[in-house]
Amino acid sequence: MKISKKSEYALRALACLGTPGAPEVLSIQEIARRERIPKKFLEQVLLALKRVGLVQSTRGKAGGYALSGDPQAISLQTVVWAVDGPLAPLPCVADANPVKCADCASLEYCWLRGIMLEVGEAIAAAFARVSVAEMCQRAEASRRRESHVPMYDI
Amino acid sequence: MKISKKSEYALRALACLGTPGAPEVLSIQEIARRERIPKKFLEQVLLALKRVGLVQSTRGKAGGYALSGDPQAISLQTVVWAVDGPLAPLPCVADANPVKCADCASLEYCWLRGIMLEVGEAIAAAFARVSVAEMCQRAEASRRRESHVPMYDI
DNA sequence: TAAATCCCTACTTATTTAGTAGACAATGAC
DNA sequence: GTCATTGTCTACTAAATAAGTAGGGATTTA
Repeated sequence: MKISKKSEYALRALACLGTPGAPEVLSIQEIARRERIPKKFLEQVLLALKRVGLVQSTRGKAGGYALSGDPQAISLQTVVWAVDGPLAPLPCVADANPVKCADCASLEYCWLRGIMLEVGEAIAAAFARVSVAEMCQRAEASRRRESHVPMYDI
Repeated sequence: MKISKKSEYALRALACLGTPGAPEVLSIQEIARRERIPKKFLEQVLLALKRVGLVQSTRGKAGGYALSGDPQAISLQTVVWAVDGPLAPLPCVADANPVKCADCASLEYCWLRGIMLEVGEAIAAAFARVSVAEMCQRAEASRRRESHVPMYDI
């Protein structure tokens, strides 16, 4: 029940782009450096985020990525969904083209599916509760705390 | 964010053992046949369930597995935890020996961890809400419905 | 003692995830 | 217009994990 590295990187990248005081537009390279993410891998992640409209990009010199849309209105569910696909505990529970399990008579009559549908909704809700804006705030708060961490705490 | 086949099989096996009217004790072979699970694989799954005390076994001829403990009191969280490990969205959120992410200063100061701790708790809670007993009931209800499904529905 | 069963460890294969490579397209500075 | 710098896209490779298989040992009952 883990999220992928892709999702983790997506979240970090968005937090990076939403850092107060940072430039609106950051290049892949810059984000990769700040978050210590393999650049070419991050490239694909950002592309996925772009496809669903969570970020926008400009090309050429001084190009890069910027947040798109209202960070308050975008939830982590949207982000994770965009890169990892449906937040479903079983393939037959996926919101986009669910795959029937081999041994079940049908999607409608599978009891396990019924249970997992509910669980899946709870998982989605858990991610939905946190907005990108809130994530950025928490990241910022953490940075401030970190900056005066006593040595023996690291 | 999927559960493993192992977990799925574990749930099916428990539902099988909790079927009203079925023998208390079922052999691996019998469970495998009923649920169409590879026998040798199921063997490992049941062993894992036994180790945490969810089932008990008797050896020798006419041996097999039976539920152990009160099905009302056992949640799906316990089951999935037993075979898949912690229900955590990131390795650093695992309840049993959490692994610090490479790029974080420490477990305490990672903002992503803070968020994922909350998400992880919600996921755990979602599984915790369903008991093995309830699962068995739902499976039974589904079996009844399935038995008079009109042909064109399959 | 023989048959049936669970117990345990190791191995193999398949699938998914993570990461890399390289050619291409757009933009801006000169 | 050329060049450096950036994003776009597709394909490939490597590493990790999940799924399944194999086989010998231990225990019980008949």
